[in-house]
Amino acid sequence: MARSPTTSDVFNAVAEAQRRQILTVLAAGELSVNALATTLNLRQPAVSKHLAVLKEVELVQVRGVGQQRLYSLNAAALKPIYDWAATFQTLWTGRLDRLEEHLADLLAQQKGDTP
Amino acid sequence: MARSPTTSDVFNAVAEAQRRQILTVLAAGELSVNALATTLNLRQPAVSKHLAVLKEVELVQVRGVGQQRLYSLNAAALKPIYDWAATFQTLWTGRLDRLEEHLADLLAQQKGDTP
DNA sequence: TGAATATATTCTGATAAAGGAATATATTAG
DNA sequence: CTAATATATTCCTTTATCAGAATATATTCA
Repeated sequence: MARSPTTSDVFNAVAEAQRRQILTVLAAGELSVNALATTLNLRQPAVSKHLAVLKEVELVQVRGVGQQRLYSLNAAALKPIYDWAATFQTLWTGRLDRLEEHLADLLAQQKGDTP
Repeated sequence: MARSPTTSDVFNAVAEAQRRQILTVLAAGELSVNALATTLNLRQPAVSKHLAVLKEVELVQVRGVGQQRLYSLNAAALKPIYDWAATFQTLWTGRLDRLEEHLADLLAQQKGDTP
């Protein structure tokens, strides 16, 4: 098998730095494809392709206005990443008092995972 | 150019689900390669390769004990992911706030509708 | 020393990503 | 209808992944 497709989940979609940049820019408000391209100094086709990936994992949504397509961020789709990383938070903050709770969460989480 | 190597940064390293699972298991404490393999039902060479990737981005560290190699988690290396995702936190909590408001409106509206 | 155990590496094959260039598809303007 | 603008898609090449099998490299023990 090859590497998981970028469209398979949010983690893979966000692995690419340029796509993270796009999301960061979109956090300030919806933008057209060309606006994104000039802002990030990227080629238009490249931006369109990145947006297609982000749209497939529902990190962005489109709204057609005239000949433009305005893309906006769906920040809620990032929550799985935040939640996963937050699971380890107590481990780097050095707060060990919540470690038991943390491990309980991990066990519960792992139960639902694929083997 | 091809896709960025999995070893290029933490985001790419963590994009693979099995590597996330390895980190989750290691959160409970250091483990040998074979212990990880049996726990996650993976082949030993696969685990070794995944660990090599995780080690290159400093998500894990090794300690040699006899013929075993005990891998442990370096949770601090996950902080960049947490920090990046946390940047968007206010956006999705705000969205939820608006959703609650919206639902409240719907409820009020429905209350007025039905006699 | 030699066998056994634990882990790492190498090789192959299939898959797919990303960039560039060119082109296709809307949508609006004149 | 035609031109112009905005965006999407296709083709091609390069590169890198992951899985699997086989093999290589420790390290310990008898």
